Amino acid sequence: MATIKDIAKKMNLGVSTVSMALNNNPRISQATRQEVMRVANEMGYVKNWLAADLQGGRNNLILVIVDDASRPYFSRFIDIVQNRIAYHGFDLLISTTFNNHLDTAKRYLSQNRGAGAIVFTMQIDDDFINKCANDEFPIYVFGREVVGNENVYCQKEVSYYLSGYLSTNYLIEQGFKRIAYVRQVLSTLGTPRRFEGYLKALAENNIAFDEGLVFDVNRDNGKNIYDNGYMVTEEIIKNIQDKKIDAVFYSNDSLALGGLKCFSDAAVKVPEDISVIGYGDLPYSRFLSPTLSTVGSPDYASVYNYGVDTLVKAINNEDTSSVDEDYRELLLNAREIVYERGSVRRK
Amino acid sequence: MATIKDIAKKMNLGVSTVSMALNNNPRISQATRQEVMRVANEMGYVKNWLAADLQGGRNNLILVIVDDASRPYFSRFIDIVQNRIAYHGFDLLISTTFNNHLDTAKRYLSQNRGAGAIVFTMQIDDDFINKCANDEFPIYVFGREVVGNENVYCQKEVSYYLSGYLSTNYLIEQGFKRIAYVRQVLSTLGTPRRFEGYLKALAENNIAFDEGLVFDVNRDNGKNIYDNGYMVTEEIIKNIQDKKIDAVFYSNDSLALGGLKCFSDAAVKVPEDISVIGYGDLPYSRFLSPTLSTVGSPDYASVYNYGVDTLVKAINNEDTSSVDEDYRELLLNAREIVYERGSVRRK
DNA sequence: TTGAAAGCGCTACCAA
DNA sequence: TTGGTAGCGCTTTCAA
Repeated sequence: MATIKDIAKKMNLGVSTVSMALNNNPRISQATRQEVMRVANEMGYVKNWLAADLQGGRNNLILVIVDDASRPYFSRFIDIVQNRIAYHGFDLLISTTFNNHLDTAKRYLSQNRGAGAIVFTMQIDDDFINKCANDEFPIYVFGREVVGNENVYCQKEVSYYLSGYLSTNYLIEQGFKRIAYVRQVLSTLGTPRRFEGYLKALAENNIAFDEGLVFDVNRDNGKNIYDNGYMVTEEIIKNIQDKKIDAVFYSNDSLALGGLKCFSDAAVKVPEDISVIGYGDLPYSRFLSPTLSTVGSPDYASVYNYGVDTLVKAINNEDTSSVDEDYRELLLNAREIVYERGSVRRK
Repeated sequence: MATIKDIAKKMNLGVSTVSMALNNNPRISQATRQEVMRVANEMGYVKNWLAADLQGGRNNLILVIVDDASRPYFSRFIDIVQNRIAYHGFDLLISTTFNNHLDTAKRYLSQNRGAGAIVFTMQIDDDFINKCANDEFPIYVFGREVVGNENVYCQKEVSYYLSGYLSTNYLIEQGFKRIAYVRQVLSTLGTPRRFEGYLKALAENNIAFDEGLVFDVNRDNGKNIYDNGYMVTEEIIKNIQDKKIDAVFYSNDSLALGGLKCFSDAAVKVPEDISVIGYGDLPYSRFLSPTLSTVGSPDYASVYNYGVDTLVKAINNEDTSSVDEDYRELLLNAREIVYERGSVRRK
């Protein structure tokens, strides 16, 4: 592979001249520059960005670690984040923690492979994140609060618990009292927070919490999320009579999709026999039959963009604290709402 | 950020000693090694992989360029590819070409940002790919055949046309003759190939091709794929009577999902009034109501893995031609089949 | 307008 | 077992 040295030698020029010419430095004459470009092109020269970045002490990669790229939830996240990162002139190195990739992701993080990182998974614990972050490698964490390292940024006062509260409250308003809760373990912290919201809504409405109405989904069984939703729903169906279940709150839309199918197969009519609500407002949720009622934010983009902006500020050693006020307003606009659709009826 | 130089100075050791100790080189005594590790840890040392890679002349990144990471089709692809790439000890740099990211992706490619690249999008044309590939930067292309550069590898004799053929033939076998074809423009080459299969099946069964049965979907309208499926289906519904349409072949499952919803809203019963088949066997397709009949491969993983393996061989300057026989067998096993589900009836 | 040389942080060779 | 030094390919400073 040709290097600038080769070009310099061939043209009887200094390497610095070639370098400058290639970088459109105005100190090099038009004629020389064009000639260098021509020869470089002819020799198939490709700049070695490793060397350039090393020299410059820069590195325009941002590491993004998500749980499972194949879930629509994360797809949306990645799409928005990629846009914003590109807007700031950085590039994206994506790593997942789902299948067997956890080690790779942790390695990346501990190797500081990038100018900074964004972490959106529960598979990597707070301690590890705190250990990896430093002045030159700030980390932004979505979905939970991590404290203890000033180079770790996160969503403060995340209103996730609201979502569980909203859905449950909504179901109660529609007249339901025996609401099953499908909880996914090892998800982002959103899940436990949503569960808190569920409890809170029950308490406020003087409905006794029944442990037997909580159904856990464990994704470590190698099945996909839809199968898991289906399987947990089989359990629910077994208990419908006994426990008088009249509504189900799935902690995400993908689980709910599997659940809808299971109900359909078992001839349990949604929403006539049982009402169903999901969480996350995935792109396909309004195309299902029945359309899936869910809770989501009308403006995920703002929250995600805000995270990227904060990280970029940290990378550039700019002040990150001043934006807290903007953040508050942002959260207000991005506050989650109930999307009323066809899978919940009025009891 | 501490460097090995700093550690060496602090410990009164040579930089090479520190480097070797950090790399577990057996030439360094156990005692020294452990002490170096301890101090490195204490100083918060993080290896600069840019420098290491530059020195070693290596680079363990593989660039993966896909159309739109948010489509399940690509999620599955990325998941499989990531697994295999990790297995070979390489890392993954993902870039998309959908939103406004095309330029970034092309820049990566022309900058040879990695030890090699995998391209799975139609947005980058053959010429560009051929121009970017070279001895030190082989490219593997999925979904189409690119010729003209020995460093560009691709799926030869891709059997995509078969899939259009299979679905159409299947519909004809079930008794349908007026089969609408929903074609997505600017997709991978699979779409045009599938269209050829559609034509072939019609011809073999002596069914005249009717241009009016082809409905194009253009994704450049900013809508998501489900909306596009919905919208094109509105067009189809307008023509059902006139053109006596009795079945629809959507060129991918996501479009079909939008379509199913549209039919449902318009009280057109699937499969009673019209049969629907998709393509790609997405994870959620068997959870829809009705379950979506589709054509897919029982073994995408093999095909994708094979591509990765070939690329890695090329990167390591190993012989890539010898595996052609394995490939043939692989294609045989991965041959696409019809998944008969609920959205097609027997006429 | 051009070029020599230093140096980014690391590894590897060869010498001690 | 340890260390000095060259050099990966590039950019940048300073001098010519």
